[in-house]
Amino acid sequence: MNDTTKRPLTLRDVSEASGVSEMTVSRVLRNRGDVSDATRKRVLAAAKELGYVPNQIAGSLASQRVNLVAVIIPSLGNMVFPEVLNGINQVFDATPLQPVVGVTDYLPEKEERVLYEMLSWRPSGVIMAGLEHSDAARAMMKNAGIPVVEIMDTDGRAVDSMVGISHRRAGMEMAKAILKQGYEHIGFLGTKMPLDHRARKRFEGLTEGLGKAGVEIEARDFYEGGSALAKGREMTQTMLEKNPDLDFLYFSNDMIGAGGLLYLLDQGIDVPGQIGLAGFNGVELLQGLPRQLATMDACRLDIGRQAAQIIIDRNVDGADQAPVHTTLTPTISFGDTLRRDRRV
Amino acid sequence: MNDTTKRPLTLRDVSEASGVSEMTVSRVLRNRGDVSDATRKRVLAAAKELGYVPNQIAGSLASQRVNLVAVIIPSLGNMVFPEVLNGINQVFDATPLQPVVGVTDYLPEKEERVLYEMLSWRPSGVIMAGLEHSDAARAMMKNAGIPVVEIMDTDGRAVDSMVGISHRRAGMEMAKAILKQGYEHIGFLGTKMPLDHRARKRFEGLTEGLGKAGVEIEARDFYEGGSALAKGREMTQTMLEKNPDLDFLYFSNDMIGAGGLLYLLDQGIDVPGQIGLAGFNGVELLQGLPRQLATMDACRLDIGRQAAQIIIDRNVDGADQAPVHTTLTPTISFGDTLRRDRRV
DNA sequence: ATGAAAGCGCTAACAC
DNA sequence: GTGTTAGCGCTTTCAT
Repeated sequence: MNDTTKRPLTLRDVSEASGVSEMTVSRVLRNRGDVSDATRKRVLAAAKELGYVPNQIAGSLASQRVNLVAVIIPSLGNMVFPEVLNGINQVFDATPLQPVVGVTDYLPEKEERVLYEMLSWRPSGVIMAGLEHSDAARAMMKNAGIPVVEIMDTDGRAVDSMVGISHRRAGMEMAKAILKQGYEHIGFLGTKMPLDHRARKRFEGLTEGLGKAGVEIEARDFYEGGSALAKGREMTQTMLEKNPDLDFLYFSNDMIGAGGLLYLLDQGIDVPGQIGLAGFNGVELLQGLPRQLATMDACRLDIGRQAAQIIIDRNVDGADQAPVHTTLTPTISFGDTLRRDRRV
Repeated sequence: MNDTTKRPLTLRDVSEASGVSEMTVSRVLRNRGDVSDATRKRVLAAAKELGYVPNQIAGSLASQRVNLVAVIIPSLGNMVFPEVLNGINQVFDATPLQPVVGVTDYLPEKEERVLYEMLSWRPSGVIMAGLEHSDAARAMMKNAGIPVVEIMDTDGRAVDSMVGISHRRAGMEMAKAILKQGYEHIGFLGTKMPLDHRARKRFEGLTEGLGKAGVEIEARDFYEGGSALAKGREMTQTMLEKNPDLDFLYFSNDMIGAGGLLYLLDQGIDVPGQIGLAGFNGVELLQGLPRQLATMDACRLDIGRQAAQIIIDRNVDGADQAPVHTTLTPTISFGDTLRRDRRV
């Protein structure tokens, strides 16, 4: 166990300690090319003995290859994104590629900064949440000369590849399901729009889906900050007091939906008889509530997996393949808060 | 907007486009040294026009400085860690330092691999969750020649600096509070131990605190995997069926505690009169439940902040200062599930 | 205020 | 199977 020396160890140190050329040491450490078993052992022993850790900065500069993949997402607090990351990790675990996560807090300027920072490490790919970006960000991704996958959402134009679901479609499907069950007076509760394009698209999809049947959203409310569960409670109360005729509430995420559900149960209101509810995401976290909230799976794990796979493929095949555009189909789960059987 | 060229742009390209030497271009781009306003503008214009993104790999190799800080945590799904990351981000946002997150899934071997990977990028510091590590990992941190801060937990020996709370102490404080309120038949529900040292320490602290008063834990159960809320429900039901005399349940985290709470409310059991409950963490997420679960704040944001600050300080002062060891004091919140007033 | 030369620690390419 | 040479794209240092 070397110590005292402040200077980090280099290949040369291992070379000298083992009496083998730097080049051969390098080969051993990377399992490249033929090295005799004897020297291999000597090198490995010396490296371990010294506690040598290779310098990837130098290595990457020399080889012009970086095993990093930039993953840029709006938030870690959202539950959605950690699961996407799990999918990405699962796939990259079998490869030398390493995801590096950057967080934008839903701010376009921060997204731009984070992207710039990450590109300056010359990663082997970019996985970016969403399709809405500043012109500068889009230009950077276009000119980076590496595979780019935009994830989560497919309602829009991608710079390169994309994998996700149509949130507009998701909203429309939910509209269909709601109408089919005979609900007619619908309220929407969500996050403040400008920050979250996917929630906005679900809202638009819902509006459109209802509109085709001549139904209009009768009330809407948007929150910002705070505990989603508590906000769901408050907003639901407020909305129902103002609009006692509502018979269905669509929430832009499961957490506020759960808050709404808890409020209605407290009030002894019949769910889904008197009022139906639905959220979005299929958050596993919420299994265990008194009733299961109707929701729609966002295919998070799968999105992560496929995005990672695209990065891998394009690093192999060369980047001049046609971009991959994949739209997954979320499944609706009725839970206990959306009637299943009523005929129209 | 340059395109078509697959080769990434270099300083030289900007130099040629602006008719200024590479060196001066470099100075402009980093705001270093004196550059006349005229040339600065020309360079900036050329760089923007071309869409040049500096190569930090080359830059870091040359300058022997890397603005990356390795942050190694067990999981992103845990709610606890994203908030620590927020604290870290808040502090680093005012500096050129960039956190890079690695996830270990609570596996020592993976922790070792992740650490090795990150050290090979020669970061300016390491922030590592927990005090329990493999010998190899500890050796790497010791020999890396950079500031290391172990976070979350202070019950043990740190490689260098540490910031956290005493989970053993937290368990003992909870024991005191429980006894003071007159509860005497206590059950513990937690995660499988070997994976989570901090939960284990809280359990040991609780046991010890109760033991001093001659009280023993009468039932315990540990879960693995699945939705914590649902598990909390099931485990609570099972435990109370087997041990109907219990009058207090201590949960190793707020999510299973919330599951237990929901179950008890369903059953119409008087909380905290007949049975008291407490969890751990102070998860904001849960505000909005019918009752507020008693819990203990783990000082997550503060831990992240202070850890980041230590890394900054040590990168300035030189690393030969004495290590910082900070133990924060978590505050207990009684919520609605732990009696406040009953005398012993 | 600007430029020229050297070199950071490693690997690609080519000898042997 | 192993060693030698050159150079990755920057920054440091020193000269002007």
